[in-house]
Amino acid sequence: MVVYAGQGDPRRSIELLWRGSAAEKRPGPKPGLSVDAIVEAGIAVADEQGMAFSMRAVGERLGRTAMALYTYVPGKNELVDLMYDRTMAELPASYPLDDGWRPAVTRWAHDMWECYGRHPWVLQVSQARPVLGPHEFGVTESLAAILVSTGLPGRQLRGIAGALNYFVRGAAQTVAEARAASGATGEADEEWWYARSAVLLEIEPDLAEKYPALHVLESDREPVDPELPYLENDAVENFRNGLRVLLDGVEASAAAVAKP
Amino acid sequence: MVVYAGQGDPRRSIELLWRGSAAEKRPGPKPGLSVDAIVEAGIAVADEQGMAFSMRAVGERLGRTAMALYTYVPGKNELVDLMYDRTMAELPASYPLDDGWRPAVTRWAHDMWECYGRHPWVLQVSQARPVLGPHEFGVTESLAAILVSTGLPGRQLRGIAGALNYFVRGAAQTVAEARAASGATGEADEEWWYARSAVLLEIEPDLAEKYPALHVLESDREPVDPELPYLENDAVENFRNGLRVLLDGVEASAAAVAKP
DNA sequence: CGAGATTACTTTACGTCGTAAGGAGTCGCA
DNA sequence: TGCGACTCCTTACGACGTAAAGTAATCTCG
Repeated sequence: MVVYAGQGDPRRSIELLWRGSAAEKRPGPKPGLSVDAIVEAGIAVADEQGMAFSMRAVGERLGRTAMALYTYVPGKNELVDLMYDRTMAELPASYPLDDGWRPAVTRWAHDMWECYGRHPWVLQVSQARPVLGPHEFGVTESLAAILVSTGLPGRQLRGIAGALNYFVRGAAQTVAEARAASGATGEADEEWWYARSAVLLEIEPDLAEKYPALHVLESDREPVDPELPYLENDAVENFRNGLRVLLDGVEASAAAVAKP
Repeated sequence: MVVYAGQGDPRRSIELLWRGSAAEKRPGPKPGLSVDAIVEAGIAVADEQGMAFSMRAVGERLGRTAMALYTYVPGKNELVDLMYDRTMAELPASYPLDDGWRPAVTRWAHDMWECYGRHPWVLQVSQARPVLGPHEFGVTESLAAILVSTGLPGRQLRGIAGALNYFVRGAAQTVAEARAASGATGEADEEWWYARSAVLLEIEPDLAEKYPALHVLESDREPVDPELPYLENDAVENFRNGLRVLLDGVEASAAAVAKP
């Protein structure tokens, strides 16, 4: 399930995202739940079950039925938006620029990476029409503030910010999917690959000759951390090396602007 | 729905991906369908409805019930794998290196971008445990062959290939999601943003002061193509500028290796 | 204090999905 | 001729998000 932000009533959605929890006096029974409690339960359930978590599961965790949630939240899409913005609150609002933009961006990327690792379902929230919540703005601002210090013009910075976001999300998604697949099938990466490469070579024996460049790409491999599962190791390595290359590119752009 | 590759019987899945359609003589009624026909129908339906297409819809397009498909294909996951690999066959198997690696990579990225634009559901197929089909290998090989010509070591190339993949997929996904949201809600990007920014400013009037760097990032904007919808324009601009930065980074790495 | 409005939450129900189970009809081969 | 393999169908199950309607609790107002 991919979630598109803010499909419902714009006012209701945005008020939920920005509200201070104003406890007015109202008729009717005392509310046993709250938006905050539901969002928290939603995050807990989604951390375990992924984006395919059910409203029934969230309700159950709070000792209610699924329909009870609809008193507080218009629907699953809006709940996910709230969960998303709450999750973004885990990230720092700003990064020190004492040592320049590069260490700051590196730190930003690592923080994002780790946040995605804790809450992989966040990667399935659409970025196209972003969640217009305070903390989503916050993380975007924190990156923007770093990038502005390069002195590059807005157009370039948008491209760089986009590339950084795509990169971190993509790398994190690979890890998330590898973990999800291991969990769902009970088959570790190594077993998965071993079983399939055996069949593959049996059916297509001249695989190595057909795809020679792939073999070069697979060379020169050593585990970053021998504790990590196969695919995850790959992703961590790719993250580190890829980020370095990306930032080298930013540095080149920044240098070109500094001395025209 | 996110699809994880090859969860079922490895042998069956891989045979389906690599088989030559061997028409043996067998008892029973003549097959009215074929794996190829089903895959083709699946792609057509998914191009219209996205990854949430139903087996019933694919069957209907072929004048059969959903269950008829299960004679040919073990399940939806395997069908998606086949659809994925067939889609990758649209891409060139290799790129000329006459002008060096940079134009070749640029062409590769544009081809991928356009393929994702034609078949956005492909972006929801997990990359962690890749589809082990001939054409998936083919596109990976085509990029690998280009990158190898930089002379960089395998470890670096993996990072670069990963970064390129993440980047292109992320950028394409933004477009795909924007289009899907427009289609599903009937609300164009401009309307969506207009309605929400009005409410946003009403609820949080000092937005501009709270997030100053964001405003710098939003400056210096002019439409790449005035025909394009708002968010799509953004994504195209990000794709071009982001790719340039990324390749600058690759160039820096390559130069560092050339003259140590 | 009692009536009516409003709220919190439940039960039931609908239409969607992937696919398991079983049956009907069709064909190749003994 | 009949057996077994095969294609395709109908039916059914348990999941999902959520609409509709009902019950009970708590407020405000007379």
